[in-house]
Amino acid sequence: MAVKLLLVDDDPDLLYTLEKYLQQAGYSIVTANNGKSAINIFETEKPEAALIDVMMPELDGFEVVKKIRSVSTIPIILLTARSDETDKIVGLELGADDYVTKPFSPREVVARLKAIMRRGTQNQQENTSKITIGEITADKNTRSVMRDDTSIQLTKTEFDILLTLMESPEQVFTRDQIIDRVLGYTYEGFERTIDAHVRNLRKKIEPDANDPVYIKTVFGVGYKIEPLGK
Amino acid sequence: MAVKLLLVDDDPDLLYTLEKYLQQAGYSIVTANNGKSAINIFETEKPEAALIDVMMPELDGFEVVKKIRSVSTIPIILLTARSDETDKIVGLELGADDYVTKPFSPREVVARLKAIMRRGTQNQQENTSKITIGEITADKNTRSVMRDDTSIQLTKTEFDILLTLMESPEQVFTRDQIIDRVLGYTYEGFERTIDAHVRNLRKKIEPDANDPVYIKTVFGVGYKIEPLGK
DNA sequence: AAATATATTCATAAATTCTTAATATGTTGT
DNA sequence: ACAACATATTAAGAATTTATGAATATATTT
Repeated sequence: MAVKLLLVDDDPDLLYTLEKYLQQAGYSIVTANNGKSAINIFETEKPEAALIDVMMPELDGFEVVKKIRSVSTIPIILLTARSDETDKIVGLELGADDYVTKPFSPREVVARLKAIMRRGTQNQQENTSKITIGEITADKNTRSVMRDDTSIQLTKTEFDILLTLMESPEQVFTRDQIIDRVLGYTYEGFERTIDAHVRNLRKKIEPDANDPVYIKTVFGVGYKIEPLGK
Repeated sequence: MAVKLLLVDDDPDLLYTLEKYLQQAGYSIVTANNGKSAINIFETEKPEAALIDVMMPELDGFEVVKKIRSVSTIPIILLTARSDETDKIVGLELGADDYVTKPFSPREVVARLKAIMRRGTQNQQENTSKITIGEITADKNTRSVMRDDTSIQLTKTEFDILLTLMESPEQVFTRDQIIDRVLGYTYEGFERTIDAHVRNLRKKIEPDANDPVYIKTVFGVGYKIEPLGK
């Protein structure tokens, strides 16, 4: 359930760089290299936010913003090459939520994007900060895990695997899926590594690691977590 | 007691008019007619809010805002003569809370001032200006830190990092998140710089910097601060 | 402009975690 | 029950991450 972003720029290099970086940051990306197709893709893909270049042949970024704003309130960030501030203002008045001036670092774009998205979903984040299954409670913000009332120390990878499973109880994840979410899609290692992590996880969270009640093996497929620890 | 305002403008007529009106409205006023003296007066008089003209010879309004913002969070309103919107945006990004464009009515200035002050005091009531964790107390307003009863001198960056962590105890912050909040979106340097700041912070606030009880490292993720110094 | 303070980077040491390989154990379909 | 294959387990060293002191750069003050 990665957040889907629409990325619009007529510079293929920049488009590619930014796409890779944003994917790395956990977003799912759809791209367009001109205003017309941007609007088409917006309509069919229904992205949750958009990054749009101002300077494009034919239909420019402002037009795209105007068009999108006429039917949607998703966060929009303008990418502008001109340092000429006028563009920024006009863009903001058109309904863009923010802008970044080229050259910008992908880091900055992600940071601004997060800031804007946070505004909209602040309350939701509070609610989903803690997940409990059986006697196990995981807290996303503090990255802490408790069994009953005793705290359990997990490594980064262990925590991320546990969280992945707990966020969708009963759903089976293949090792591949777990790797994509936890180790990133650039991971080059073996699938079997996940087994080792799961082993260590079980040792830490299961009453009896040899007869797990939480993290279940789905033979031939992968792992899942059971609600209620049944 | 009346709220003390700092009023900065190089136009003596406007300065006089506005001063009279604001006094009438119940404020106590200190004035400056250029940026340099504005900063001096700010330091000696410690006003609770500031109205600052953008266009001034030598040290302009933006510089004054930057200077004040580096040590204080008092409400600042910019007075701008140009209708050119550029100033507004830039000013706001520098840390001004609002702006009014000349010609403006004194009524409008007071209205905006009240609105901003209301926001400010509301927040102060909700989250106190002082935060205490274990023996460490940080004061947002004075930007001072005490351990037990002895004052600790922190640099701006050190203080901002500490405050970020203390405002959400137990929550883990990645170096990226710390950079966004403390150094800004546009920071271009290395993440590792945060390590150096944390080390210096620990040397100053931890009983034993080699075995920190306050600022904990979350391996592979970032840093957090523990309540109670547990 | 010198002196001082702060911020950043760099190189290397130290700590922690991840990965892998080898072997053992378990599961499935026939 | 057997072959074929999938998962579990262990521990060592590979790899990554953090800590640290020192060097350098930048900013501020005197």
